[in-house]
This record gives sequence, C-alpha cells and structure tokens, in this order.
Amino acid sequence: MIDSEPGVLAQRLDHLFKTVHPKGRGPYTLREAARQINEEAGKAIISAAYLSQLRTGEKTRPSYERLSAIARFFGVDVTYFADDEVAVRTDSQLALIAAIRDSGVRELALRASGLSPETLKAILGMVEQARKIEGLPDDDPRQ
Amino acid sequence: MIDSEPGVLAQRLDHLFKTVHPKGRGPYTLREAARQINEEAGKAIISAAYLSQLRTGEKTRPSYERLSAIARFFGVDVTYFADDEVAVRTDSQLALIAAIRDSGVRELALRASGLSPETLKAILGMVEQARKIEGLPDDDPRQ
DNA sequence: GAGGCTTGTCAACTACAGCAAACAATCAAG
DNA sequence: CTTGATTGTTTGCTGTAGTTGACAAGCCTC
Repeated sequence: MIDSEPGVLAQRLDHLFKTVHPKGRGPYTLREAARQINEEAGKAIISAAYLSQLRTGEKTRPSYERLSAIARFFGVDVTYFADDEVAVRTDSQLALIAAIRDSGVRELALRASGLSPETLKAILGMVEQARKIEGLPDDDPRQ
Repeated sequence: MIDSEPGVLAQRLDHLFKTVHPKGRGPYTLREAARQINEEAGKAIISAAYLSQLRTGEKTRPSYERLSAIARFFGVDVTYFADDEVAVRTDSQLALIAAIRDSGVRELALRASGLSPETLKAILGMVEQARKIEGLPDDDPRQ
C-alpha cells in the first residue's frame, strides 16, 4: 500500500473546506477557520498550520477534542471523518441495532442475559422453530 | 480550578469498566479490554497501561481513532465521552449493552427479530421459566 | 513597477500522547 | 508460609501531534 495516498480524513476535510462556506462568498481560509474554531471553543485549541497539515494529510491522528471542534465548525457529525469500513458499524451490528429497536426483542435479550449457554441454545432452537412457522427466512447472519 | 478532579472522560470510562461486562463474571480487566480492542481493530492500537492512564485521568486527550475504538468495544457511541445528553441516554441502556456482549444473547436477539409479538411473548415466558430453574432473580430492579 | 496585504505550506522546535517494562498489591494453590 | 499468576499503576522513554514563525506565491492598490 502506497503511503502517498491522501487518507480519508484529509480528503473529507479538504472537501469540507471546498464546499462548506456561507453563500455569496468563497471558502473559509485556514486562519479564518482556526480563529473561529478557537472562538467557539473558548480557548486556543487549534492553529491554521495544523489545519493545513490535516488537510494535506501530513498529520493524520488528531485528538478527539480537536477533530470534534473541527466537525462542529463545519456543521457535520464527528464520525463524518471516520473511515467507512472501520468506524461505521458493520452490517451485523446494524442488524442488531434494528432488532433491538423492537421492544419485545430488547426485553427478551435483557431477560435472557445470564442464562447458561445450554439454555440459551435451547431457547434459540425454539426461536428457529418459530421462525419456520411464521415463514421467516432461516438464513444465518453469522459473523 | 483544582486539577485533581477526575475529568469527565475519566469518569465515564471508569463507569463503563465498572458496569459493562458480560453477566456472570466480573468487569473486564485492562489487559483484556486492550487485547480485544486491538483484535477488533486489526492492529495494535492501544495498550493496557494507556487505558489505565485514561481511566484515572492521568492522560486526557486521546486521539479520535483510539477513543472511537474504546467506545466501540463498550458498545457506546463515541460522543458518550463528551456529550452529557448522550451519556445520560446511554447509561440507561448499559444493561442492554452488557447483555448483548454475550454472543449467545446477541444471536438470540437477531434471530428473534421479526417474530410476531405473540410468539415473542411466548418465548419470553420460557425464558422467565428458565431463569427460575437456574436460580436467577426473576425481577429486574433496573430501569 | 514597488509596497503592503493576504493566502497555503514548510521548517524547527516543544510538549505530551502513548508505549514497554517495570512495580507493588492481591488472590489462589501448593 | 511460599510461589506463581494476575491485577492496576507508575516510570522512564520515544515518537509524533501540534505549535510558532518563517517562507514564497498570489492579489490588491497606488
């Protein structure tokens, strides 16, 4: 893997600088952004030079505190900068979140917690049986 | 301002260590958590010593990358460490998070998703019965 | 043209995040 | 009791995040 590639953080920060700015005027300058971020933070938290280094990919691991302040300035969520494949939840986690949204499933999970593995397996077998009866797909979302 | 105060990050990380862990066993140890975090990240990203330093408030500004990995391990959003509202909202779900860390419970929840409310209720009844048999408390003081 | 503003980047330095390896305390087994 | 394994913490140390102060290039106005 070549290390000259920009990196996802640099790409997205650059994209924000190019696209996010008040109507009727050009992009924020680095010093302008730095000054405003510091004002909003109430303390000196970041420099224009560092914003440049993050933007060009020269520095790649900002503290959560700083990255969060940058995200706030541009009006995006801090996870916007994260790598999709790693930081964004995996499909299995998404499925779990969706499942837990069902209050019935949530309570079942809470109550099932602490049961022995054998019992859990037995319960799971009943669930699988119920799925067949109710005509639900029996594909296994294993990970 | 006294600098002996723990800091919000340290407080919440300590809280997670104390509360989020599989049922039937004690909290995660620092080495254990570090090892799992590194496994999940696919590379050496954090050490047990550093986890201790963050937990005790000796170090206070982790990189976004590391804090995000820690949050993922405990099953909370990364903003849990900074945002008050997210923290209170998440704290009420910590029991669920702890339960879901049990792979058996997780799979059960995934498979139970989509079942009719009546079936879920029936399954829940079996779970309650199993809890009695295994000597688990039949009333959850939580929530 | 020259001079005075900007702009983004680079260079040199400092501070501290983060580490490996120690440490003392604790517990279990013998 | 001793021994060994495991716990959370601390102790230097290193690497790099993040800084200040340059720099050259661009854009003005005179």
